Amino acid sequence: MTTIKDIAKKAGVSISTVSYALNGIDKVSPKTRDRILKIAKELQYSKHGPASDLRRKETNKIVLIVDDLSGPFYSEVIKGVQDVVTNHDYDLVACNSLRGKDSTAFKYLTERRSDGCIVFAHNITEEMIQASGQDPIILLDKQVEDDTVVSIRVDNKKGAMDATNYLIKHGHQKIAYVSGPQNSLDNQLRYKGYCQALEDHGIKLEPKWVVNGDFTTKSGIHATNLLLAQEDLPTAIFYGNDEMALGGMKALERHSLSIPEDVSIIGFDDIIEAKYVKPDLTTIRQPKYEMGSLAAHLLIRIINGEEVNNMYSLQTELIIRNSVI
Amino acid sequence: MTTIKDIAKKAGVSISTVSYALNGIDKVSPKTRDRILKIAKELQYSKHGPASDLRRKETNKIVLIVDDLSGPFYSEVIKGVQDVVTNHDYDLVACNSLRGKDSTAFKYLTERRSDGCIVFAHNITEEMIQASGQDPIILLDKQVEDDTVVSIRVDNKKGAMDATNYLIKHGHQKIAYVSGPQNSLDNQLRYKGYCQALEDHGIKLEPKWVVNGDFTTKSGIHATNLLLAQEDLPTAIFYGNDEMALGGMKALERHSLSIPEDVSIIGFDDIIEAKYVKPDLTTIRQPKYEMGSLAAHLLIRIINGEEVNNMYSLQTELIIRNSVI
DNA sequence: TTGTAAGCGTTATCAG
DNA sequence: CTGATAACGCTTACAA
Repeated sequence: MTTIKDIAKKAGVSISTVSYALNGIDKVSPKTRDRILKIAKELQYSKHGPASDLRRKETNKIVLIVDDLSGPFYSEVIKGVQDVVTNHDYDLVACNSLRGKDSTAFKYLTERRSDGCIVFAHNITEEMIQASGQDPIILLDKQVEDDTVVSIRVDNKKGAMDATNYLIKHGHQKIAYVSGPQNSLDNQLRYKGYCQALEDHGIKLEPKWVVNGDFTTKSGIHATNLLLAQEDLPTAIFYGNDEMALGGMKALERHSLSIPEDVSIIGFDDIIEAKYVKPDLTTIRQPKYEMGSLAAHLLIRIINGEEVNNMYSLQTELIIRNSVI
Repeated sequence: MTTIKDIAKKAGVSISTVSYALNGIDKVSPKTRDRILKIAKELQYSKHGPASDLRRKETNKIVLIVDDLSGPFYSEVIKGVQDVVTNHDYDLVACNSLRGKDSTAFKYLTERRSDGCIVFAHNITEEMIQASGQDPIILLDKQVEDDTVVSIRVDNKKGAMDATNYLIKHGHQKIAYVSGPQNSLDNQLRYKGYCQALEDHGIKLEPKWVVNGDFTTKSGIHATNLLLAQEDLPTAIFYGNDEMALGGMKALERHSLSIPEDVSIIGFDDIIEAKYVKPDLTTIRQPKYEMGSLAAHLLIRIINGEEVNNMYSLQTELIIRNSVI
């Protein structure tokens, strides 16, 4: 591996001159600069990133943390982030938080490897955020009391109310809720919206119709089976997210129940698959791309020293398709 | 930001002692170690990653480079990589190569920020790989003559032959090919497979039925429109990948042509959407998860000093659904 | 225009 | 067991 020292030696100049030449700092004569650049190419030089990061105070990097890099939900969020970050000449690196405190994500949060961080991960807890020391952080699914942290919230409660009201409007009274993980604020708010809508219409909440999942397709199957195992079937099911709704569709199909004739279902998120399944899924759209791009915008503004609010809110939208009747 | 120096001062010990304590090196008495650890916690210490990377020779990181972090195709590959890397206690970071030589990807390739690299990106050229200096590299879509590089290939030609033969078996003689980008080796091989299958059956290749796309949905629409604009419509279309096939479906629908009655179509990749569209898409499955996990396995073996071949081959599989008749 | 030299925060090699 | 101290490769005052 060749270093600026090697180049300096070969060019017969000092390492600072090499550094200036390499970084295009206008302090070195065109002649020596060209010579240095040529030698650098010959020697296949390329700078050692960590050394540079150590010395400079900025890394020019933004890191995006998500639960799971391979999930379908994040794809659009990533796109939003990616577009903005790339436009501003920052580098984007993504990592997952699969193993919580032992995850790559947490290391990136604490090890000062970036100029700012966008976090969209349920298993990065409030304490981890607080403990990180990472300076500008944009949070996409939770809220933390800390003035170095900016939260972008989607009005989950309102979205869940819209979903539930839509079912009620269609004459449903027996409405189940398949919940996401308890530690997800998103899920808590969706549940609240569901309860609120029922209450607004004088419908009593039936605990047996609130079953737990964890936002995965598999848990959607389990939860639906649980619902089916009880003698009294609801006429409509509100799934805490689309992935669980997809699981629910499988489970219902296996029991030869047809959607929406036998049971209506509605989801949350509007993931790509939602419009492809049969019947296509009525759901609450989250503005995923907008979340990503807003997050990136804000982060870059903060890095550039601008002031921004510490809380932004985005709205959901009811997407009517054919899984409710 | 607190450093080991701060801890050393507060604990009244030397920085080396702090370092030993922090890294769990058995050289310091339990008593002082505990004291140091306690102070570290008080001071909210966390190590500076780049400084550590600079000093050590290893980074414990693996970087995954893909064209576009948000693409649907990569999701499963990422999953494969992620599972293996995480199991081996390495950190995975992902970045995109959207801007080629100016991309984050290329920087990660050259700046010695990882112990190894998995590249699955069309716009990272052979020269860039050669120039990178990055040591173990696993290549997922191209082959490069270089003994520090290992290639994993999917038998694209065979897959394309299977696709074309399947169409021929169904009585088609007028078969179009919608091509991916010319610089993609995958695409070149698929095209070859298409030509070969035609030749094997004594069917003459019609240049007017070979139209160009670039693997995006949009280009699938354009290419299909081009095909439609010509007076003589093929009875079947083989799309170089599923995303273009999805575009093709849209274009055909807009022209009130039904699939597969009016025209049969077949894709390549078997992306998630393929089984959800209507009609569901007959296609050639790429072993995406396997590609990712094999890549990660090999990389880690190389890092651990093991010898591996410099070329691995995986097979495709014809997935029969309902877009061909 | 170029060179000297002082760090950046760690880790690792020596001595004590 | 603990402490000096020299790197690692780079950037950047400051001096020449």
